[in-house]
Amino acid sequence: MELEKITKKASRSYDDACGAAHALDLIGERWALLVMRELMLGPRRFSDLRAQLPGISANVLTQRLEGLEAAGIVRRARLAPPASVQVYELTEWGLEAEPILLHMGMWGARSPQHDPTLYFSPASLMLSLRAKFEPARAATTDVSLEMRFGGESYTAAVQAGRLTTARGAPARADAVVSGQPVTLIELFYVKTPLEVLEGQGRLAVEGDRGALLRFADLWEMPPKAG
Amino acid sequence: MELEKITKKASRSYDDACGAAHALDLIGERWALLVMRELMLGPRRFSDLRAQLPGISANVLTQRLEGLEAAGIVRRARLAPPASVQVYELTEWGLEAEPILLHMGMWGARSPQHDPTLYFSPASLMLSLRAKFEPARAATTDVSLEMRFGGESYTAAVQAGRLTTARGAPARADAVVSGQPVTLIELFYVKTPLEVLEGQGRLAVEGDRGALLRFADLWEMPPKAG
DNA sequence: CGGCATCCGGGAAGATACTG
DNA sequence: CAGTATCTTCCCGGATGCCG
Repeated sequence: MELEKITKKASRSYDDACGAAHALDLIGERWALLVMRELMLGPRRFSDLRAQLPGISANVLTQRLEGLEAAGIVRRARLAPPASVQVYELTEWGLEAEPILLHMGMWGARSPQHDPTLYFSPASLMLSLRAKFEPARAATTDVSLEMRFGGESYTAAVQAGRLTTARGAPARADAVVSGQPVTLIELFYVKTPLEVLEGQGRLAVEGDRGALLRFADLWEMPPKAG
Repeated sequence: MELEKITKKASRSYDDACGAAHALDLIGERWALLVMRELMLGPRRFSDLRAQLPGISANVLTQRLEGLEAAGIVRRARLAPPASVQVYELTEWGLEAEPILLHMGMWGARSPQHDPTLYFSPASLMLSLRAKFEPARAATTDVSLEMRFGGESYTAAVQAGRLTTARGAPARADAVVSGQPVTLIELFYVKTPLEVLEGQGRLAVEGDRGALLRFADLWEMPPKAG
């Protein structure tokens, strides 16, 4: 009776040597991959993660961060003084999980049941750009954008067939666009005309509007499955 | 009171437009991705799936198959008479989830906590070969292998820098190797000498042993993370 | 025997409240 | 702001039983 408790393995494992099964042991719990998604563009503090992940509760976020830290995927860091706050960041190996997220995103977006009008986080937008970027299509494009989402700036730039996406404003921006991430999805993928989005007050553009349109031309919606 | 039950969304969703989040709504439940793994090499019947997934219970397998079928990832089929048994197979879109599994496998196998001595299914072995195949390294190799795992044959062949992996025996095999999948992992990745594995009675080879060794030379263990 | 439906116990997830 | 404590709900895993 007592022995059963001791023998019982700590936290359900698949006990499968397959690399994918072990990955699921580490990141297969609910919310884990979405926490990693939010960390893909750089360190985040606890409450920022909570804000970007509507629906997660504080105790679950605590548990996931603990688990990811124990697995060597996430590490705690402290920003340099004077802003010496604690943040969570992906380790190098954690960052290398990005292809999993990108392939999942491309595959999941093709589901017949996928609803692209729900909440969309800035990190999701930036990762979707990375996932669907086609270098050949962008060979002759040269654009640098600043995207502002509720006070936070992001960079999306294309030069010499290469895409740069990052948190923070670019050194030089051809255009600055403000709105919600989901609205940029509409512009880039659904191909809603820019004037319509501006007319609805959902998007504001400063600078070179042509640059924004050339950037938008680089993306398109993948075909639905089935 | 009654309304709450009706309004309550069917089975917890992330309510997130991110493609990866939606993918997790569909295949993020426990065992779902491993069921798909076992279907990646072709249709399987219920009890074969159970046998290849030690630890899954019948009711959970039923639920996962129902969920995957409702999502358009799996479909039921009936084999041609006289063997008119019901099998489960991936839809075309379900098959396209393979890159997710391959990247997860490569990433998970680099975990410091990964234990490659646990159970290993034939499907996992074949998918790991697909994941880690390097065409440049195999440009001049020409090998066709039959692998026998407990009465079931699999094909692994390399020709003109291309890898073919499938369930079923090849038309022509340079060598036929019998054993457990995990033993081939030792031969291909851990680089345990063939004579040792044979001496331990864990592997039996018929035909051209040099062909098996040339094939083994095409793979190597990726470096651990951290 | 294959393919489920049903019931039960334990544990993880979700919601809310609370604290340093 | 960054979590902890508590309570409830739901899912997972195991056992049993039904039925073609």
